[in-house]
Amino acid sequence: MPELPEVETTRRGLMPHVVGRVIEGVTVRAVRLRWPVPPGLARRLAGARLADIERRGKYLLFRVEASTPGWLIVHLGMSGSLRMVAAGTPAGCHDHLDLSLDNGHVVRLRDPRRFGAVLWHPGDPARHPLLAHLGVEPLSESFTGAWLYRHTRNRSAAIKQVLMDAGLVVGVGNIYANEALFHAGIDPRRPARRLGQARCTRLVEAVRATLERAIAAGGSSLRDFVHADGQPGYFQQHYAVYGRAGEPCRRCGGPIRHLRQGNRSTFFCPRCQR
DNA sequence: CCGACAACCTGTGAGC
DNA sequence: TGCTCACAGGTTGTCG
Repeated sequence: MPELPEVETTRRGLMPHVVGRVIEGVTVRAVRLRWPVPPGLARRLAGARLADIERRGKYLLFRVEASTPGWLIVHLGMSGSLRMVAAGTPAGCHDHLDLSLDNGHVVRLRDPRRFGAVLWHPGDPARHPLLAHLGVEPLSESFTGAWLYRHTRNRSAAIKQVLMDAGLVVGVGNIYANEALFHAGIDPRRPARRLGQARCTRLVEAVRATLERAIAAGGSSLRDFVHADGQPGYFQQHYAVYGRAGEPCRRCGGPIRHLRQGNRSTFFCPRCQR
């Protein structure tokens, strides 16, 4: 279930076990992900040192120190997870990639739907074609009400779909778009350009608060990140509207409505969201 | 430039 | 119990 909070939670969970470690072995069981795992990746990574893990949107960026340094770019797609397991833990049928570290632990990628990606980039990852056109980070200071207002004046599409446009702002997937719009009291169908300054500010604050709350909740489960059968460090949360069609709104008690926008499920309270 | 939509792939749960 | 169908957290690429 990787949206920004899950990716960030994964990053924080991996950091203490991964940063500074040397990769002793690489196992690639499935080459066919969203794009093929680059041939020669295993050879390139073997013996290299993982110097840092950064995040851009929903991409995890592993800085690799080796004779030819570069960045290992990982995207978890719809169903991907990264977790730490002990060396020797048998791989399941959707465990596509292992990085065996010099501390007896293994970074294991599982991705049943294989919408995820594992890529290599020799230079500045911000210049990678997949990352070059990404929008603003929602937890950064540049994401403000004034900024959102300015960048939505020519957008006639529904605010929910605009909010999920990674070229504008990254990391806000279907769940948190639904949740943030509820907390901001905004109808997800409203054309983006019809939002005034004040509502843009409310929405920006709701997005930030929703994401930060989810990260904090995930962070509390990070202690058990290294476990043979451990969960990847995040868990089902308590949603205000997502997945609650027909159930009572937690604020007004009215029924939560379900509809489809751009082939994605939208949940909202018609009474609280205008 | 903007927006709508199909495509990628597998698992799961509802309904019959 | 077993089958079929709709749908699921994301993103790219194509077309109008």
